[in-house]
Amino acid sequence: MIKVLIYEDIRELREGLTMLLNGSEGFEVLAAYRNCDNVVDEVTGLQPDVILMDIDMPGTTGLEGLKRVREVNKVVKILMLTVFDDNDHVFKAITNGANGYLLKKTKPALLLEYIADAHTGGAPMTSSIATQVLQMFASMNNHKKEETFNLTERERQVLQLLVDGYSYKMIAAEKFISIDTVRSHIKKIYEKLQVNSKSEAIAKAFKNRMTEDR
Amino acid sequence: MIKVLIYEDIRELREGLTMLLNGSEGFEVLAAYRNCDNVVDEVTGLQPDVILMDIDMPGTTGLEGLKRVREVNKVVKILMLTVFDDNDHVFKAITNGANGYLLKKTKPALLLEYIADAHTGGAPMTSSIATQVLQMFASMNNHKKEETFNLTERERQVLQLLVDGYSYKMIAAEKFISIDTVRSHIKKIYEKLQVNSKSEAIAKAFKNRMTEDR
DNA sequence: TGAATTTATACATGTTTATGCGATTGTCTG
DNA sequence: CAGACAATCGCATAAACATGTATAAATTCA
Repeated sequence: MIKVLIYEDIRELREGLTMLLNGSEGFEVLAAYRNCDNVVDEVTGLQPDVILMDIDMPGTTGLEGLKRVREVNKVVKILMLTVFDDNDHVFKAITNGANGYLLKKTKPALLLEYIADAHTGGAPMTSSIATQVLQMFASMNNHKKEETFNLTERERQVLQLLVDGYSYKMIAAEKFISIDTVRSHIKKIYEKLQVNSKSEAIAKAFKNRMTEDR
Repeated sequence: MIKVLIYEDIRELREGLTMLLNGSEGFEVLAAYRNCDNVVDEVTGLQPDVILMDIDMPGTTGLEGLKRVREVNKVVKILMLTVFDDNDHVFKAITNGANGYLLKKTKPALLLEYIADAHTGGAPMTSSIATQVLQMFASMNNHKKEETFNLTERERQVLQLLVDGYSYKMIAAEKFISIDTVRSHIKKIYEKLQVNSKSEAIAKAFKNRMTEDR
């Protein structure tokens, strides 16, 4: 039996969801609230398995409710409900520990499946939401491609050491070369990166993710 | 009619998928290959709507195939198939532009739905995969919270300018303070960050995402 | 109100960087 | 083979930085 808590400000929808779940095998609605002003107390008191949380609620918003619950309970599964597949909301919900993100227009049968899914550790998402998540993800990481600035292997090594906070002297010792050689490499690196100080080179290296993040 | 191209090294599965799709209303398999050694030619020649791509293939791997296709075609939908919900593969597939990621054990009926879904712009994912994606996403972004190192407002400003490549002199001019004041601020910053050079401070600022990425 | 913190300034000394001009050796390629 | 490039080393100089020690007004907060 999956114990569910519902937060939804629209009465029809709230009651509809309650009836749907209570009328389905394996689901039980512990309570349904019109806002999440007391969400922490309610969750700790009732100990639900899954929470359906509307995002767009007056007063304490669903995102705020999500945060509050997560502060005291990391295991309860929280599914966000919304009418819009709004990019910003999706992002915030995910980074705040939501387990899934569903559009309200999801069909009842699917909804039940999604809830069960979340309960067993899945992360159900309406596919339009998933698309957004993938795009965000891809855009974040595509950052790091290309732009090697035609550095030679040796230059890359030297730059890496610079980024790691080594002085010329230390680089020389590390690589068994003279400090003058280090200088000449670094001069070349500056040319290629089009900078003229260690700081700028390091900043550029980080911005272009050219270095080994340790 | 959704035109599908299949890449799968296991004959039974390849033929099974072909039969399933050809026997279903609205789907047509253009071809099914055992490897993606010639994937670019095949895709440009046949112009499919959706590609089912096995990840674990001998020879040219599915990830490699994905990359090659994406170099010449940004619109065709590519669904990755795999037996394992391996973290690393999922990550690479996503950042290389896959539209969805399915486990091979997905039921036939669902598979058809997923393909149609991808065709209309969705990003179908087995929910266990989705869970991983969300976790990766959350962990990436939680990076940037906290760890302000108790820098004062002024110190933060100075650090920001350092990161932007300003010299002491330039910072002094920018902030209308003397260079000696800049020195003392920076000395304090080093103490708090527990570093002892500009380079290390900058690196630490980037690693902790304390600065404004411009 | 009084103590602590932040912000500001000053001076001195030694270290590190940035940059210029050269020069030698080996490798690769047209 | 000649020319391009990578990697190495040397020397010189001016600028920038790191660090220590001191002082003091302004602000914050218990």
